[in-house]
Amino acid sequence: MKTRDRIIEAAIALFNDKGTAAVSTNHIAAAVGISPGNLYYHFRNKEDILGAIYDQMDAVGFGDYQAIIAESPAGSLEAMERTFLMIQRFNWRYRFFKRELTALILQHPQLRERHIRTHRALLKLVRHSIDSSIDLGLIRPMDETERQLFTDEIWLLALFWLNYLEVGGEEVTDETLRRGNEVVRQTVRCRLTDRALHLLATMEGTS
Amino acid sequence: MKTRDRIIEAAIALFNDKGTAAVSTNHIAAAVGISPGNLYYHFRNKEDILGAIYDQMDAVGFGDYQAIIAESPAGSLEAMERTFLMIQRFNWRYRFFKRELTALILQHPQLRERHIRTHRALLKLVRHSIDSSIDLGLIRPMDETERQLFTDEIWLLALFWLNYLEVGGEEVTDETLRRGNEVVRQTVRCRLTDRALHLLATMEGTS
DNA sequence: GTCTATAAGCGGATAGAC
DNA sequence: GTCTATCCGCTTATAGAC
Repeated sequence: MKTRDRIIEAAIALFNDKGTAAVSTNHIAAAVGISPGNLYYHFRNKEDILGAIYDQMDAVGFGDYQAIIAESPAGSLEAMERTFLMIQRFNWRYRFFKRELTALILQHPQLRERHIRTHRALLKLVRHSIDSSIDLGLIRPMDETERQLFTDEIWLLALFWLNYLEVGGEEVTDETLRRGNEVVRQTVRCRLTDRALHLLATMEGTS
Repeated sequence: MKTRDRIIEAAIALFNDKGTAAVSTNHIAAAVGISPGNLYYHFRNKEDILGAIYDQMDAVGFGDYQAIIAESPAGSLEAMERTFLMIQRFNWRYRFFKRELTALILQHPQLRERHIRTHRALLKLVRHSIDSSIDLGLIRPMDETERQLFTDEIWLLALFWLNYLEVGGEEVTDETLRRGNEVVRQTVRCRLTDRALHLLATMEGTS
């Protein structure tokens, strides 16, 4: 593994463990087992490392989503559930980022712009999934306003479930992550068509 | 205003503006117009200031909720909406705290314990409201599991709506805060009884 | 690419005068 | 209660040898 990548991995681990504020470039260098000067050969400063981590997040998140869509059609209940769990795992891997997100984008305007662009693109994806589900006759018809609000709700739940667990002092485990999925499932369920409910009952009966 | 309180107010303003990491005790002292030494006469350190702010938050939050319950019965749709908006205003006043919450409780175990206790107490209040609404025949009957999940959902939405706006690059205004209320209203609505829906239609017709 | 050495500055915190 | 002065330690960042 290249030194540059080892620095990135060490930074992610330390940030997750202690928070970005408590981690200096010296700590990162020590964790990698290199000198502080060497770290500055690879990165201009801490912000630069953060940027590189964000690059990685972009690539990983995009790749994971593509993998899901390749197997389950967008708008299917299955894709929705798998995407939710993928996002939870993603948020856990980069948990420092979600924890400090609002503070980080306050201090790094460039990161802020990048992040907002990504956020809006993903919001459109969610909206598109919901539209598809309605077109497929799985979700009851909704007018424009309802769709917007429902999109915000689903996206908020997916983004903040992990945070919610943490601020409530609950451990993050497979079980508590699944509970987040249950919350989403329940809120989707009460908007399903009779046909979808029937489909679901059949699925649950067989599994 | 006592010096101690001026320090607290200045700290809140600076933390909201720049984030806790970027604000030193020197900055706070300068903002108040006192010497660094004087600040240390009133507080042992930065963490101590944070604790004092948390005391204030506890008192303010509790007071505001009491004021609402004194006017609207717990479990009524009205109390739910007023509480939601109260929480949004509260989160905005102490927005640095919500932004950095997970990071802050990671670094300050004492704060973590306090916060989790408060969180659980409030969660019980939400649950109690929902139970009341069901008893009143406003919300459709639910079994234990459904009630838990619904409680988590409502509480998560109330806690993180402000964060959601910020990470999406949306300005926090009366209008965007109200949109959060609309999200909650919509998710409550699809669990209302026919009688409640009828009541609501009458209310909306008259307003 | 990697190291050592080091400059410059900041933040936290205390002592002691008033 | 408030100030001035000051110390220590840490962090960032760079220069220059290997």
